[in-house]
Amino acid sequence: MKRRSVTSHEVARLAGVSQSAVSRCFSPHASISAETREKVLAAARQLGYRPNTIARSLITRSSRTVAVVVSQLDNPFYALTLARASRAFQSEGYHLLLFLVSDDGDTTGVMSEILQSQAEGILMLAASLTTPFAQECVARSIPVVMINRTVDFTGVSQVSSDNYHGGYWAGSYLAGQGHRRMAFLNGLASSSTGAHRRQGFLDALAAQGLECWAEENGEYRFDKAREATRRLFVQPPYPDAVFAANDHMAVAVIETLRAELGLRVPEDVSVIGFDDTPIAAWPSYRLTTIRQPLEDMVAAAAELLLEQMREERLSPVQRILPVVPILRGSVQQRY
Amino acid sequence: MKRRSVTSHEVARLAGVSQSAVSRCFSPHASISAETREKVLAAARQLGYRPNTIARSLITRSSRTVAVVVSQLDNPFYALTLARASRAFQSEGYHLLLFLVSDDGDTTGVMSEILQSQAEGILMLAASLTTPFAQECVARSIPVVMINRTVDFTGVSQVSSDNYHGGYWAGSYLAGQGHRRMAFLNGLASSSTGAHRRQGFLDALAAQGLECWAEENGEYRFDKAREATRRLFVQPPYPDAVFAANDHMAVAVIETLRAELGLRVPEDVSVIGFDDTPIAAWPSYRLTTIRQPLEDMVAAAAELLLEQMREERLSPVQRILPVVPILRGSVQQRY
DNA sequence: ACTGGGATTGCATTCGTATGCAATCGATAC
DNA sequence: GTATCGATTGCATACGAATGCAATCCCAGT
Repeated sequence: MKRRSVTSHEVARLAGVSQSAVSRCFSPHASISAETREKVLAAARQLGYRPNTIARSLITRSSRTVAVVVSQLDNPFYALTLARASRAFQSEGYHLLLFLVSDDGDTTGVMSEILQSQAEGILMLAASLTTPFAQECVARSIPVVMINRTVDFTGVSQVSSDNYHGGYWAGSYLAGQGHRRMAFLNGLASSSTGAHRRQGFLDALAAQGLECWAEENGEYRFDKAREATRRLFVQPPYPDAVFAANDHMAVAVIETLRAELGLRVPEDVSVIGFDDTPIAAWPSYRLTTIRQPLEDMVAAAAELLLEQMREERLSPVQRILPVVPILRGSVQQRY
Repeated sequence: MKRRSVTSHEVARLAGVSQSAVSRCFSPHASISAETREKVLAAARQLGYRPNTIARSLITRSSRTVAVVVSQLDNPFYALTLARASRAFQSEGYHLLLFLVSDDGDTTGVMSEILQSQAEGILMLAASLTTPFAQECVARSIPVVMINRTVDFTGVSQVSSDNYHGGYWAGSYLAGQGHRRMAFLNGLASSSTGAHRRQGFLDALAAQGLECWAEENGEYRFDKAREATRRLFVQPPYPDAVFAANDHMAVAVIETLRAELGLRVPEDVSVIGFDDTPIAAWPSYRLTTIRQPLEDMVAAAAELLLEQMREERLSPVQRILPVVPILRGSVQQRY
């Protein structure tokens, strides 16, 4: 027996005023006398009335909702990002519609749902957007901000850290520390993030006259990264350093080297990660990594999206935030 | 320049049919001829029409939305739970409205927003509900399912694992392995989960004529757990075992013991966790823990909520799923 | 007492879609 | 050719709240 919810009409009748008066009581800037407000609020309390957001959205044509698309929630970096984003939008009075997608693809169904849902903005975390959908968003003037993923289309805003220079730093640092057999453990082939980190890394090595010793793909997943590590270390000569495209995989590398290969980090193999997740700081790993300015990225993305939703900013922007290397103990100099 | 979205009227005009016909094209069981459908779909495609979910919700009085309230997204267990839950509801055509709350409280504002949002169901992950709100949900017949948290009110459904027996197992196991100075590291004081684990643990010890050697609180947070560990180990005689209320804290204990106290796990101190998060299986920890049947819990919660939303089930239920001890290497027998 | 003007208030309409009902269409059966 | 029945279709209305506009109220100023 679904009971009909209390409507403003019922409150109005009980309070002896018009429905408009009730509505005005719940709008911030409406003109209403203290006396009427009292009566209405009393009636509302008595009936347990709450304005119906859906009806309100329909008439005001604003849902005050943003859709968040995220993959890889098992990666602590994105779990944290989501948490931050949630706070940012909640505090601005927006609701978050959450959509999880699998790493690789088929965002079609999801994007279609988002478009129907009347979300006013879309935040993409580590998830890509197909060009047709990006175009459709632009056509409907629904702002989109992508964090840490790129789309080959200029219509959407993008916030990311400086993946290229992060990778470059990793390459020059390892080279400078005397490593000669550096391996790269990439994430998804489809991720622009990984591609940029890789390119920076390779360029840095090339600048030193070095080449990448080996490359594998761990799909940003722990278990895949472990498998990839085994492939990287099938037979000597082993790599003397591994640069993993994120911390999650870097930790997998360390665990695998220690437990299965009997190799020490950093004595036998140096490891560098990317992200600076909380785990990187744990004493067991002391992972040297490249910090993405999580707070700033989320703040920038939220701010951008809010601006665009408020139509203060019309043109999409691409913001690349600087990355900072965090030197801990997972790299050791070679002689 | 927010452009008005395409409406069913416009599609109707272009297709030369009535608005009703358009509507019927997008409703599954409506009666519509193939010919008309063709025309309408063509027009819709041409205009980029998508039914407006908000208007649809208003008229059908069903939002097909469930609100998920979660705290502790930084705990991988809950990140995973959220991911699973998302899949479960997405596949049933429901949208998820995400609300993050801080561990301790002030769910008031959030609950109030949920009630206004016309969500058809509420899923609470590791977050508590105040009794007045529980009552209000019941009064509005909005089903609520709580995972891993309890409210002192019979109106809402609850799914949890058998925390008491999990704790009991930890107690008897440690006692049986010859430990004599067991410490308990609790989570939030306000969490029923922790309370049950604690009670089971204490009862098991009591059954062996033992008492808990020391107790601390780590609020389910990594850094708090580290601090708590230091307090637990200020001076000898040290505890010879620690039972932590979840894996997240158990790992913090291990890290702290190894890095700061120079103690080995399990040789000097045994550690037991709770949850069986992926990290527990990492070679560095090999954490003996108590597995919560994550999949089953989410499945049960989703199923329960769906049943109640479909009004197939009216009375709330309380479901306690069995827990299974996972023996790894973080406990060693004492003599 | 009367007027002016600002503050409230109510009326009526609007948002975009679903749906009961009646009208219409088409085809089959006689 | 006509009656009949089922399948389509359009009309009109409803969902619940916000808001432009006009009506009303109240009080101050003269």
